[in-house]
Amino acid sequence: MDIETASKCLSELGNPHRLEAFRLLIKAGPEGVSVGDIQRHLNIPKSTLSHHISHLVWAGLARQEREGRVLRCTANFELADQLVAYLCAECCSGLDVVPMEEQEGA
Amino acid sequence: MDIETASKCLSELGNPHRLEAFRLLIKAGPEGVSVGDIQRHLNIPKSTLSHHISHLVWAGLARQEREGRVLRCTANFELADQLVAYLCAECCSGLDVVPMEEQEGA
DNA sequence: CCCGTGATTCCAGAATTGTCGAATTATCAG
DNA sequence: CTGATAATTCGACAATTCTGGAATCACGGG
Repeated sequence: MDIETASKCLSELGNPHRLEAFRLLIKAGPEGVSVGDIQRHLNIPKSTLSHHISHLVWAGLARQEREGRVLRCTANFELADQLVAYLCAECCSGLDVVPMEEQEGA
Repeated sequence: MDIETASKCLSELGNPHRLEAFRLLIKAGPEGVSVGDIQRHLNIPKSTLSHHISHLVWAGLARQEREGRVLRCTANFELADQLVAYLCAECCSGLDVVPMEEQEGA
């Protein structure tokens, strides 16, 4: 991952609506979520949401696949992992970044 | 780390100049780097750089400390680590994100 | 074909962000 | 004080991003 790609992804995730939507996609796993489901979670107008999703797709962070009348959105897990790996390598102290339990109590 | 903080940090890092500057600060370690040094690396006008640095400081990702005529900038390693931890927990598949060597060859 | 549902596209205005020269502040040396 | 260097602040403009209503497209059922 180069710095251009990283900053592109980061800037797309740097919007609360998009970050929340992306988080939803990740949590949903490979099954993904429909646009309508995302809309119900974020509670923003459809056109605005569609705009944000297209941003994620443009950055390669998400994919969309039609399934009848429903558009199923899935996260690009590979890219997500690459992005985190990039940040680990280039933009954090390189210490252990895994203590998930510690985070809760912090 | 809450989603608001995360998206704030991500959006600040989502600019190539700022991401590069931040990377520099991280690589420099606790010693930090002067604004002038960053400017020499990024090769952008002083006022533009100053603007970007103040963004990083505002987000809490960097600190500035005067040292005579020089302003020493340092990264906020804690926040950087927390951000990566948040992404690991919330926004990636949760697989191993540590194989630094694999990244090189990819 | 017609209707309802899911979702996008179009459009336009508001808001934010990025850029950088000029002026200014801060500090130190002589 | 004067001059030089480091860096910020100011101000103004260009560019981009965000938002959401209205129109449109896509699909399936009757």
